[in-house]
Amino acid sequence: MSVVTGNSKASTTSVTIGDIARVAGVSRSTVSRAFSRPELLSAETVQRVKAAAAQLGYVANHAARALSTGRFGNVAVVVPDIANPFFPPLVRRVQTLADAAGFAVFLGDSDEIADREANLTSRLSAQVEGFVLAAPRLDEQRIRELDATRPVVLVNRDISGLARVLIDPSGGLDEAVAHLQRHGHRSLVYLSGPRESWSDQQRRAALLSAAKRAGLEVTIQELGRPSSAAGRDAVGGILSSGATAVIAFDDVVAQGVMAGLALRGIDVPRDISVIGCDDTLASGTHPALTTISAASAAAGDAAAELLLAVLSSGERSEARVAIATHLVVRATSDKARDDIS
Amino acid sequence: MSVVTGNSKASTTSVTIGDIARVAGVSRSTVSRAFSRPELLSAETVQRVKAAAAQLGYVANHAARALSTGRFGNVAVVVPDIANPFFPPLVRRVQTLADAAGFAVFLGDSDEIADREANLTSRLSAQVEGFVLAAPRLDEQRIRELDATRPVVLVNRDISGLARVLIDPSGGLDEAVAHLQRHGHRSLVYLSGPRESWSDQQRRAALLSAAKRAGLEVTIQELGRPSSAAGRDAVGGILSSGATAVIAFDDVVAQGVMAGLALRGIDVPRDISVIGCDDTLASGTHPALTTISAASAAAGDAAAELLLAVLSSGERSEARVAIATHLVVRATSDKARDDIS
DNA sequence: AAGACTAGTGCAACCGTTTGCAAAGTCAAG
DNA sequence: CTTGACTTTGCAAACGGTTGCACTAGTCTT
Repeated sequence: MSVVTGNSKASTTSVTIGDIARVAGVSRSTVSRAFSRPELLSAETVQRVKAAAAQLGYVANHAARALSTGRFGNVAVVVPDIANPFFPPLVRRVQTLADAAGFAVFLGDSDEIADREANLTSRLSAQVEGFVLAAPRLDEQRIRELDATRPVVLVNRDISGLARVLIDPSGGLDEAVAHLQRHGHRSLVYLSGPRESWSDQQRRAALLSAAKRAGLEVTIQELGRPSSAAGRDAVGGILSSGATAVIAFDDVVAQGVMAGLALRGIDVPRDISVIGCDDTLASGTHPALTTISAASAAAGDAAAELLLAVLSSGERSEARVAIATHLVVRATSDKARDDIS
Repeated sequence: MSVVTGNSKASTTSVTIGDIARVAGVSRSTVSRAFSRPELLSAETVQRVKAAAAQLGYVANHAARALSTGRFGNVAVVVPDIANPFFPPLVRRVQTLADAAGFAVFLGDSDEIADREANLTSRLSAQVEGFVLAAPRLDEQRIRELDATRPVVLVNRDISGLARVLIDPSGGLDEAVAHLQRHGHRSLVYLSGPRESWSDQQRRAALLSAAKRAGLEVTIQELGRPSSAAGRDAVGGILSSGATAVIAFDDVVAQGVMAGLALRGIDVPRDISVIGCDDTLASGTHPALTTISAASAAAGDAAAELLLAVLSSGERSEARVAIATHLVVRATSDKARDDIS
């Protein structure tokens, strides 16, 4: 793939196929075909046109092409918060695969706000061929409407009839509950994520079900936006619940909880066990966080492949790709303390 | 800002200003003006056109508009690695400010490779009005060529004549060196980042200068891609250097170093002090990392403002915005051990 | 040697929006 | 009742590509 040539004469005003046609002594159609359908032309002509194009420093005008073909060569990936470490690996994979397939990618950050997400998608839909919506906060109807216009691939949102990639927390949560039970815990707190979050609903349901089977008691404590600060502020409630373990909506929240506990001089895991979700912080927390893995990069791969397949085949997909999770035991989970109040 | 209406009749084939014109009983020019220059029309006409547009679920075709006006309404932000925690806050701010100004944003991830960056920028330049290049790996000439086509704002790259936002590490490194000296360290290792990285060059130079003034010895150890794994693999070299302190190119590398040291049973900070850069991991490492702050979100704000100012005014900027840094002392730095070998 | 193909190229229409220019209408001043 | 200024609207030509169709030369068939 060649790159901007140095000796281009490219002035401020860009060079068009008309310029190339003049230099190469052919018609504009021929120039166009030299790029899009070279097999229709004689090798010699293609050669001559490309030489002229290179000499002039030609770069195709995307807008013109898009207007003519209806194909934009763009896709969009929309996330609730790119600063949440779950998303960058996912976005990175989407970008890489899309780029390899010749697509450029728009990034939208909805700031966890459904209406902002709606604005982003409606504005982007005018110049993209498809969407990857990661953990969308939009209601189902608006997502369906969007999909009616442009193919959508969902990540962590389960809407029948749409293509979707789902990280299934139940495996990891089963393991987590078993792990806690084995260590003598009887009662735990779940710090939930945003209400609109499919992931949170799944995690909540899977946890309640696993806990019920295991005979553990679960208190659900609602958080708004999942952030370190929210986790830190939640410790008061956690402590007053009398639970000996916490499962947090994600690692960032878990890390906030640990910071909050440290501030109060409460030892993890001696006094309380903490388990995160997503495994985004690697072993970088203090102590190293027990967590439930969720390969966001793999989800990005799957989503990108799904979307690209739809775009190249033209056929909608209803694929439902599930990605399994498991518990990664590190240093924040251990035996329950005895003196449960 | 209103959002997709529910009762739209939008079929697969999108509605154009022609459709609106027919419904509203005016010409296409009038429809166009109702949106772009409503002050030229009677209030009543504007009203009627907008009603028709809403009824039909009209969404302007970006490509057509761009082709006609030469303005794309898009900007691009290109980073070496979106999964590196330094960049997401920056990208987020750029996206937010650009969005507020009516621009959509492309994300490019160069994977730390200059040629990939060149490909990204040259392909994106056909559909964006300007670039934010964060820590670009491109050589100066190619950046200047790009800037000749579309306004560029650099982050952490200092090229005269271009608009740029620079995080100046010297303040933080002076403090770090002073801090180490005060704790009895005489010799330290600097784990450098990518050769093409302006940040690395700055950090290296600032560190050497501060160390020289303080009479500390510095060994520079080259890393390739700054990653946790690279940091982990660097501990052999660090230990054999006999230094009592390490300053790493960034927090991710520092975290890798700490993981590597832990594997060998070496205690931080008792046996060796570790200092990171960028303060991207908050206090989430184990032990909490002493680091040099670098407000990447602030850099994103500044870069976005610079670019948007250029785009709205039409006048190129040569602004050079410097952002100061300082040392954040946490738990990984302390007194030098005595038995220096 | 005539007709049927085929390969290679050009013509011209089209994609949806913007915009310079002109036409038509309104109104007040002379 | 002109006339000039102003307001409101439409006409038509861009913008830079793509693509169906037609045309010209060869090349094959028979």
